[in-house]
Amino acid sequence: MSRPVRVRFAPSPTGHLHVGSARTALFNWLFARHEGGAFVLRIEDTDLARSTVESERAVLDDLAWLGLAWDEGPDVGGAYGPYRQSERLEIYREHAERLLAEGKTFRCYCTDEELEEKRRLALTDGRIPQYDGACRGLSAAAEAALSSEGRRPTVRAHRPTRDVAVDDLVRGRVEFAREMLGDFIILRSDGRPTYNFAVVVDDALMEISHVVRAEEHLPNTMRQLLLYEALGLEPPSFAHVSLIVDKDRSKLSKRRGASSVAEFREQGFLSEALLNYLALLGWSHPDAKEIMSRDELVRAFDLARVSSSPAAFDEDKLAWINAHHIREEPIGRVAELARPYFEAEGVCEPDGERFEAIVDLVREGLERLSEIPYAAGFFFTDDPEVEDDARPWLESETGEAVLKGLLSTLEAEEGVLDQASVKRALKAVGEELGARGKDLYMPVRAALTGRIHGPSLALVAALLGRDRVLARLSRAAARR
RNA sequence: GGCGCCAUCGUCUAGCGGUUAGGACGCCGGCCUCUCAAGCCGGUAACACGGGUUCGAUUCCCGUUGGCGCUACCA
Repeated sequence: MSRPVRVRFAPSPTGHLHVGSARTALFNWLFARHEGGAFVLRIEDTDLARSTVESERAVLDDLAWLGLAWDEGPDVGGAYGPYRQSERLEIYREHAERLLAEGKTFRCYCTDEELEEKRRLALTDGRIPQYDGACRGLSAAAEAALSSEGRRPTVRAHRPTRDVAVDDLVRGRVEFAREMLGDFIILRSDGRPTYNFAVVVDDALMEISHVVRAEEHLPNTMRQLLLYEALGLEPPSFAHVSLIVDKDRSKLSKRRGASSVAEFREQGFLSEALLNYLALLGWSHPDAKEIMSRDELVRAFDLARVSSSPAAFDEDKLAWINAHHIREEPIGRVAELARPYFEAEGVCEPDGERFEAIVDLVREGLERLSEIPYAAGFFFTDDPEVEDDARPWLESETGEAVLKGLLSTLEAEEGVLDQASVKRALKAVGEELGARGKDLYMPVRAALTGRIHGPSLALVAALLGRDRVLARLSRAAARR
């Protein structure tokens, strides 16, 4: 039963990567890395109508952004390719052919309309709408006749003859009664495989050892187990991970709030933060550790600690985790990631040592990188806008005195303006005027930044530099 | 309707028969402080319900209720 660990993530390329899918991918990846196994990426694009190459690109990009590197896949190849189901049609056909020859499947010539009518009838009679086996055991002559009518057959696998059970790694033993399933289609009338058939053939041929996927696939497992048996192949282990739901317990929708990896990226969430948060949705560290790097996650991950109940996506907590990572990542990287937000705002010089220092100063208060142009805005303008709540500090009498006092003190002082010299000047002015605390600092803060909140004032002033500080002080002092 | 999965603070969770039911986010208060944030300290708040099993159930079993999923020639 023990074979090399090989897991796969098999998205349908029908849009951007959803956070739910991202978590499934993450669990697969963590499991593979933890076990030293292979992480395979397979594209399930048999649904021609919905699959697009742009979507495939988008999904690959999202995955790469998250840092979930795959060992085999459509773009990197591998020994078990091809990795796009649309390129494996011949493989499915061969296997279906074999099953047909072995009598394990049969051709069904029923049309959509006929099936639909039977379904409708069953429903009104209060019966379970299930395929009635009309084409089971058709003679060659009968098939020929149906075929000559121009009917294109599907291929169906026989209904189960007994109950089926799976020992799920996160759910334990789950049993499926034989009655719940009729003869099911494995090949459509146009020759394309259905999901359940393609998955089994692929997972088997790609020697997937563990199928870690969303809970919605649990009922499919019965069909798949049946197909493994029919094909004479050993099934993998299964682990069905619960769904991620909305605050109101419904399926996470695109409607309210962000739900795709791309959206979170645009809002300025670091990939390690999103990854970190997603890992905590349904899994927990044995020591309750919450802020973790990719490496720490890999080290600690264990399928046995994966929860079986659905989890609600909480953007507040994601933001909290993001704030941590923004503060703790190397400043060079954070500055790099922050740059596009400045560029989008058309702010000048998002580069260089000063830029990095500014990002370093303001990142303390950030939950999302997208907030950074505002947080650092006053550094990049000669005349920062004075916000309403800052105005009173500039208009008061003591405020004016402080500004003028500081201005002359600073003007009298030679050399560079650094943190220490600013503090020294502030102290001197305060003593002279008998002002301290807010009365001393707030007018200066308002004059330099236009706001009443922000990083430590001495640091702000030092970063602004002597010229800007003097200019802003004199302009503010003259305002009144 | 049938089948399945799930059920601890508002949310994410720990717990795997005996705990003052723990942690985290959020919220509230305090400390720190020029402000905000961070940090630190404290507070708020939960075992859905009913039966069993057991000396003892949050924990095991059954049922009820509720949520979700599947029930396609979608994945």
